[in-house]
Amino acid sequence: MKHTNTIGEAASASGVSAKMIRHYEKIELIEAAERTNSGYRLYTPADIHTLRFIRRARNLGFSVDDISELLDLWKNDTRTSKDVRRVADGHLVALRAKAAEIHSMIDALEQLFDGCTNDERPDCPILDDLADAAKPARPKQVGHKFGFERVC
Amino acid sequence: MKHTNTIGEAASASGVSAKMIRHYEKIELIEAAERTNSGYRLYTPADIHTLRFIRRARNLGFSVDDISELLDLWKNDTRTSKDVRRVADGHLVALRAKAAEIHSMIDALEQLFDGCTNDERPDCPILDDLADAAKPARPKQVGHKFGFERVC
DNA sequence: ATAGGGCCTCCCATCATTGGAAGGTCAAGG
DNA sequence: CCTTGACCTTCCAATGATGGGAGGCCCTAT
Repeated sequence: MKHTNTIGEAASASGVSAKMIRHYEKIELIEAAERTNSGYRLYTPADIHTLRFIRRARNLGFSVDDISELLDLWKNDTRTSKDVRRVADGHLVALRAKAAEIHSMIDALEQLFDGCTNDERPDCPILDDLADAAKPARPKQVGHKFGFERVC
Repeated sequence: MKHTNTIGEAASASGVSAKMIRHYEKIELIEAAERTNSGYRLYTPADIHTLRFIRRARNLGFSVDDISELLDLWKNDTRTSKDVRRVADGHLVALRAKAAEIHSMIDALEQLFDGCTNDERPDCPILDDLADAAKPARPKQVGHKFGFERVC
């Protein structure tokens, strides 16, 4: 008797929802699970280990494509540290780019907030700026990747 | 004779693609444009101003729902600065949360990189960690049977 | 035997954006 | 007048990861 688990058990053991396990099977990130006579999917501890691998990689923000590659490397005896580095490094570069993008949004928004009264008056530099970024209300300069020179 | 422009002109003047202008009309973010006899959309300078507003807000990462609200406030004489602040503040909170999330991914990934040799060897703490996060993270000081410091 | 809960498949929605296909319209030049 | 090419129209689909729900089967406990 194999030690097998239902999809619900695999889900709670791995942290991957049953929905997503079926999804990962459909997109062929994981192999199709064995089935009972009645069609229920069965998962071995090794399968659950793989699912946990996937969930951890997702937590680090890896895309499914990246994870597919990482899984291949994980199970490939001839892999090299370099191979893994390449995948992880590409992701790190993307993460840092995303972080920079978000920070420039935050910076621009914070600048707008500086001039905002936050009261009952209708005047609002935030709207003014969105309506016309060229209008010089406050000569506070901010370098911005989106080309906003004048920010609130 | 009104000063009107085709959708292509409005697109290049506003920075919003023609595709997206039609899309914004369909989802009712903007009002349906006037049409020529032959069905071409026509845009006034005011329309283009609105489109630029939208593009700037998108550049700051506002969702379409947020922008819809901001547009209403922009055109609403009875708005208060507070109203705008509420929308912008909510977005800022979300941006900061996203930034924190990404930074925790970056930190975790950088930690894994510390132990990675980036060479031809198959050992890799990145994969090890994904496979089992409970395993002692970076056993740098553990002796290797070949005398190598077991890194990556 | 019946109720409940878990499982199955299939479809749809998100969010903003892009792409393509198939066809109509317009201006300029031969 | 007719072709050409740029522009416009609508509709449909896909992206990526995930969730929700409907309708139906399976298994176990009462």
